[in-house]
Amino acid sequence: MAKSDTKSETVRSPRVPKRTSSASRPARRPASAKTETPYHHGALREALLQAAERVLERDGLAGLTLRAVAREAGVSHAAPTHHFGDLTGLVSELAAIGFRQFNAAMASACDSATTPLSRALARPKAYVAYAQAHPGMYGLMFRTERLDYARPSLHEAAESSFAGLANAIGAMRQEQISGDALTLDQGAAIARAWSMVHGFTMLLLDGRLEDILERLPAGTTAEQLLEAILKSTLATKFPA
Amino acid sequence: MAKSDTKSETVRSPRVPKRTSSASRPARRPASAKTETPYHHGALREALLQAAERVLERDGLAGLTLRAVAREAGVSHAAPTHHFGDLTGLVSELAAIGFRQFNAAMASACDSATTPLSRALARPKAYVAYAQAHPGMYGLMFRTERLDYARPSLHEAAESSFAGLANAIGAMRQEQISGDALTLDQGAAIARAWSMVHGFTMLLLDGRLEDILERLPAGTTAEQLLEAILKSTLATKFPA
DNA sequence: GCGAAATCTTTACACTGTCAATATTGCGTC
DNA sequence: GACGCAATATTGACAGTGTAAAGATTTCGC
Repeated sequence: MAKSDTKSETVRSPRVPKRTSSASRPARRPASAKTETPYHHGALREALLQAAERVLERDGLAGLTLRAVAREAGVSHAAPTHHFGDLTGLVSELAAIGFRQFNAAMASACDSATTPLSRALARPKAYVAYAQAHPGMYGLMFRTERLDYARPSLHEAAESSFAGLANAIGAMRQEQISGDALTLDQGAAIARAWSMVHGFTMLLLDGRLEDILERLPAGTTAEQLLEAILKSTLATKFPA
Repeated sequence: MAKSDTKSETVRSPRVPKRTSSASRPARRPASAKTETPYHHGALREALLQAAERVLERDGLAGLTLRAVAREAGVSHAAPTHHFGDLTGLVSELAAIGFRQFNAAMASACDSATTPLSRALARPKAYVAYAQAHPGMYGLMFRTERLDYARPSLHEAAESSFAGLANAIGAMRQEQISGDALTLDQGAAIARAWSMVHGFTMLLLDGRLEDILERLPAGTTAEQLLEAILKSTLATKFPA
């Protein structure tokens, strides 16, 4: 299965045309048999993205390579290049998918909230829950330097995610958050909420909250710790 | 300067002993001339760590490779292996240095605070300031999966950093934080402070706060945004 | 002084991203 | 339907990476 690519040939082949027009390959594909893998995949771009997500969640960020994705999808190692340009392209498109998944999860969580307090808690809890359910994706979205935000799909998905956050903060403050200008108070409220939830998520995924969790009363979960944090933060708004 | 290592030799050399005892090398080193680079470096380990920090801050995390560090230090590409085992080892030792630098900066910042409010603000501000001054180091310490916390130097330095945070929170709550057990309230306070500052720092370094900053009144800096966040958080403790 | 251990270099190999050249197929146009 | 071109996929090559093994050199303990 393509274990070694560079065979270090004895002589540097001087680009001889060879002209092996489908007769040199012994019997790889009997000329348009639908059951065999055709030369043209048909929907390789989507297949590659799905393969990439599988590889990411299975092998982590370090295992997410162009060649690994190509292997997972069963195509040659250079096939992804044609669809995504380079690794940055593939990673950026996958991150855009992650942001859309994430946005959908957040919207769904907000819908199912009833009381004001539960509305205030639903969003951050869903945030952390998404990251725990898709740690690879969350890491791809937030800890990769290799993202190209100039790509429209990624830019739009990330922008939409930010807008959702800003709107939620605005609703909690009972203000209309304008798209153009923010007061320092508004900006601070948004940055504070985002920083706290993002920071908590990163520390949790990195295992750095273990030191705290194991010192808490036995059996305390990360979710309970998060809820305690949120309630202490919201204490002024929702006095017990 | 060792531009290409794998020359793809024509014939696979079958390990012939060759016996070239210092006569085959023409005149590389005239037998113990102190001005020339000696075979034994003497303090290569420290030199490698300093070279690694230079490479990290110059070329970023992606540029921090074993071979790049070796080039920077002027030794062969496999020299670091002997001192650090593998890339994880080098990166972990460098991260330990980062944590010690960081701890020193935090301690210094706390000393120079006078009023209770300034004491409460000094630590997070110094935290963000360190990350901005050493973005490569901070990224190494907090966004690398390739850290081996089993290494005593790294474990100890990171532990000390956490202890400093816990003590600062305890002082603010006017409680004695025990090393063994925490109440849920205490754990939540520590995790909340750490999450917020860490999250703010990561978002800032990643440029994700730009969307907010450019919507704030013209000229607002990240430091001012941070201060607004901190003051709103501390409003209950230090009413204006 | 001498052998052993520590240190550093050399060599090799599997893996990676990326580019160039080639092969194959689909599709619009006659 | 046949032709030609563009899109798609493969093959091959190359520079770079980490890492392991083996050789060269120096230092150190005795």
